[in-house]
Amino acid sequence: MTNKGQVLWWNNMLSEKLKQLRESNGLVQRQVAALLEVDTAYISKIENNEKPVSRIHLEKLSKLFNVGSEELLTLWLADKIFDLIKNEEFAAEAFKIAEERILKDKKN
Amino acid sequence: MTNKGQVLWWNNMLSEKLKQLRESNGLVQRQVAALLEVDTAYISKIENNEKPVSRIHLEKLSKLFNVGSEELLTLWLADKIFDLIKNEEFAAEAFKIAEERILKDKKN
DNA sequence: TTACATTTGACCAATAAAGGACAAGTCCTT
DNA sequence: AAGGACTTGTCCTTTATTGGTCAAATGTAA
Repeated sequence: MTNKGQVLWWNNMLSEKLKQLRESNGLVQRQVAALLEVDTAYISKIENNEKPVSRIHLEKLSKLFNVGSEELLTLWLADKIFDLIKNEEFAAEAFKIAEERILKDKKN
Repeated sequence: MTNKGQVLWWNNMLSEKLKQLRESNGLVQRQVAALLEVDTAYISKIENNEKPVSRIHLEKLSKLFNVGSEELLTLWLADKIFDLIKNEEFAAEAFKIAEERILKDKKN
């Protein structure tokens, strides 16, 4: 309802996590921006799901916030998966198929 | 082992399915190419997983082969999901997260 | 050997996405 | 009113992906 009517895309759970981490670490966007050597507007967009987060940035952020990079990486990937299938009618079925194939490939 | 050593990417199950459908319908690539109004090389690449299949083409193909478009669409999506996560370390976990979110969103 | 089917590699134009910067605006709080 | 924090829109450059083509190579059956 209060939604913009526009297509939101990217990282969603990740961006929320990043914002939460920043705040719980008592940092302001300016400080995070300094670490990544970018504009604060860029950080804002990342936290508001308007720009993707690169893996390079993700690494740096995981160090800054002192969380395991695998945690962020997992959210990053989950968001990408979600983004891929969110508008798809046959997502559930496709999910199952892809999952099976992943498992099969794992025991190569 | 007989693998090219190079990165294969895109649609995999879909491309195999398309090849199988073409053959079981007794068609040669030239005929399929004619329908899509493209070069046969392009068809070859699609069947060999070297080019993605657009949804437009998918529609036409489902009509040509007389299969439900949802079947092809599902494979198309499964391939995209697989492609996204195949090199990812935390795929399984990300999968679970995305799946939960899909389910949650479904009962909006 | 000829012919048809298929594959492969090189190439290319058009489009989309990533990765930003900057200016201006909003939203507090003081 | 001023300042800091954040957001938003516009713009830009660079890079990646799509959607092909063409020529040449390979496979294969008659």
